[in-house]
Amino acid sequence: MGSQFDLEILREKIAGLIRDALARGQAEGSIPAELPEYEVTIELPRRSEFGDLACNVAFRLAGKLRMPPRKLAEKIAAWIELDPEGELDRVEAAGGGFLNFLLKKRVWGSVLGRIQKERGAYGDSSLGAGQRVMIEFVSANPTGPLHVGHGRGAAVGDSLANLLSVSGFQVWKEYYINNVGRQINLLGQSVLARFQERFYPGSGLDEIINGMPAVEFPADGYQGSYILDLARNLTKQPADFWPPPERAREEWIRAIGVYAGQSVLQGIKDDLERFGVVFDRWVSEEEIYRSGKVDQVLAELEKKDYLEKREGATWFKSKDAFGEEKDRVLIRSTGEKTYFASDIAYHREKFARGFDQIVNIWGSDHHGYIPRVRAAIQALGYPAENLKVILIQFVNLLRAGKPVSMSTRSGEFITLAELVAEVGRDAARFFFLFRKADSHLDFDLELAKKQAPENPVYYVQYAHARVASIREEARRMGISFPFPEWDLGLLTLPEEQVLLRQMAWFPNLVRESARALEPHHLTAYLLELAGNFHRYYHDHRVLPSKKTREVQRSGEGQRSKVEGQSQNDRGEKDLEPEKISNQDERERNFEPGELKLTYARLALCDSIQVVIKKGLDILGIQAPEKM
RNA sequence: GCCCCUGUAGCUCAGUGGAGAGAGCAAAGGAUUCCUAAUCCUUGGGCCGCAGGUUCGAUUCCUGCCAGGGGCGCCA
Repeated sequence: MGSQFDLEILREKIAGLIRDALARGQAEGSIPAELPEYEVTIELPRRSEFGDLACNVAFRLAGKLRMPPRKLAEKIAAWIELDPEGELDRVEAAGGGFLNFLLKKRVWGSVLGRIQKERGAYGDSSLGAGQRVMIEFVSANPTGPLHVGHGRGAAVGDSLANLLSVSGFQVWKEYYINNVGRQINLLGQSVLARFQERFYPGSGLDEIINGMPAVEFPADGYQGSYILDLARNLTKQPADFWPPPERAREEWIRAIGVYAGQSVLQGIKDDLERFGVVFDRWVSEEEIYRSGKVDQVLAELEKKDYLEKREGATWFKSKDAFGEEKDRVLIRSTGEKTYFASDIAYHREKFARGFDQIVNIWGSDHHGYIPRVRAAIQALGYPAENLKVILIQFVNLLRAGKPVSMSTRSGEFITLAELVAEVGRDAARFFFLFRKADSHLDFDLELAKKQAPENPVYYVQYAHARVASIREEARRMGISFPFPEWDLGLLTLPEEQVLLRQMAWFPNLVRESARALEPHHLTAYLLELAGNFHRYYHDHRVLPSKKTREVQRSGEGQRSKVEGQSQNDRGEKDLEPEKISNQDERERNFEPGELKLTYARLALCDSIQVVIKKGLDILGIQAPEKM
């Protein structure tokens, strides 16, 4: 099985070798005793001809040492002392001055030992060192159903939470409900007006309706058909739901608004659950107010002299104190507090609860809002750099090449629920995570819906299912885990080496994606891994072929025929039919060398499946055993 | 006017301070006696928006310009 493989340790080891080599050069006087600051980074070269790992340190130092990079690289290569027992086979200077390292044949294969041992934990890291991170995302106002843009935020936030979670962070997910203020009143007014328009006669509620103040549909009211549903559902409310007739119009609107908001919120919760997104806490603006935290935070800002009364309103002095564009209103001249005021209270609560990092996922239309929130956080004495904001760019929804309009107000929008119903949860999530969050996304409904090869999500899922199928077929043949042994030295095909290298890189990819808060790197990685696997599968057999077995049983001329069969399998030709020690029943049916190769390749395929599953898990996409 | 995002193949987009710049789609043609053809192979296709700068080296970093999208409220 070989020793545990860890690419990070290996990279460190190589960097150390290079530093030692430079020290040796200094000792023999070939390079100055005083070296400028330099960094040694070990990378996976793009092309396999350039070795297994590469270093560009010669380029970095060449200028300072007044030496051509290539020449310096050659010197460093000569100074490097390789441990004959270690993983490295040789090092050479290449190109304009690269140091290319070649590993011994078996080294990449040993990554399978690690994957098989760690299984679902492969890719996990302790990057976060237990730091607590809060991710606040979606947080759509409960004034209408979630639309496609919210879906993108949900997919990004949820997979980012998974990504950070496997990277050693303690993650907490929150949805902030803006259920105070004008929008909710507008919702209430819209619903109540529709109710009066449609359900006045014969709804059995004549007495209540007679007692209710007349409400006209607002000019900027909500137009969607869900408003009609909400109005219709009012007829099912019990008598004590309705405010007493003599109460003011505002109270009626507020009561209906609260009802409608709760109802819409329930719909949002259901949609998100169907989308596979679960929050640790739903916190409402109304709660923040009720707890007194808004007044508290305003008092604190007042005490620190960050507030100013002017033109009848109370302002946060963000311009002079924090170089913001202008001061911002916290309390309107009407006495109402702004959204910003309660948001400051909410953000203070986030820090006060002890989160080390706070991530907000907002629509890109909020970008102008970020500086003032940072300013407020600073004003309260918290480190603003611990707040990271990911902006989600707009989703451009296309159907048959034509853009689909998405405006909550006009009522012509595609909801997240409709999207999931049409293309499925997995395809929707994959497409949302296909691109950088802050780049515009074209979402082609027709493509996402297609259960066809040009649809990338099925391509990746199929690779996973295909391995399951191979394993099932192997089981039918009597070959199943655990294997008596597997000789990873047999995985010598270039295609196999590529797959092994790619899987060895996976933990690094996960860690870097977590560091950058960018889950979209995983989709590209999975597509590439799946592609390499599909090609490998197509060109090479994993399981013993029937033909071989027939030849084996017939007992004549098998060698030449078997070798002829595997002509394009360079690895197989090298196989010696050596005896293997295990006395397993199944081995009577197969030629021993072939069985060993099958074990190795099954381990490879199984590991590919483990990695694909892990990647899909992080993205929140299912990994089917059968398709 | 100021701010954010984007500009890479016909289309949609990855990617990288380094070694002939990648994928999918689209177009054309091909591949299955045995592990799923939801797969694979072949073929074309590129001033990496433009111009400077930093660098041994820029598609990548910086500046300016051009183009597209978005934001600049006592809305949320």
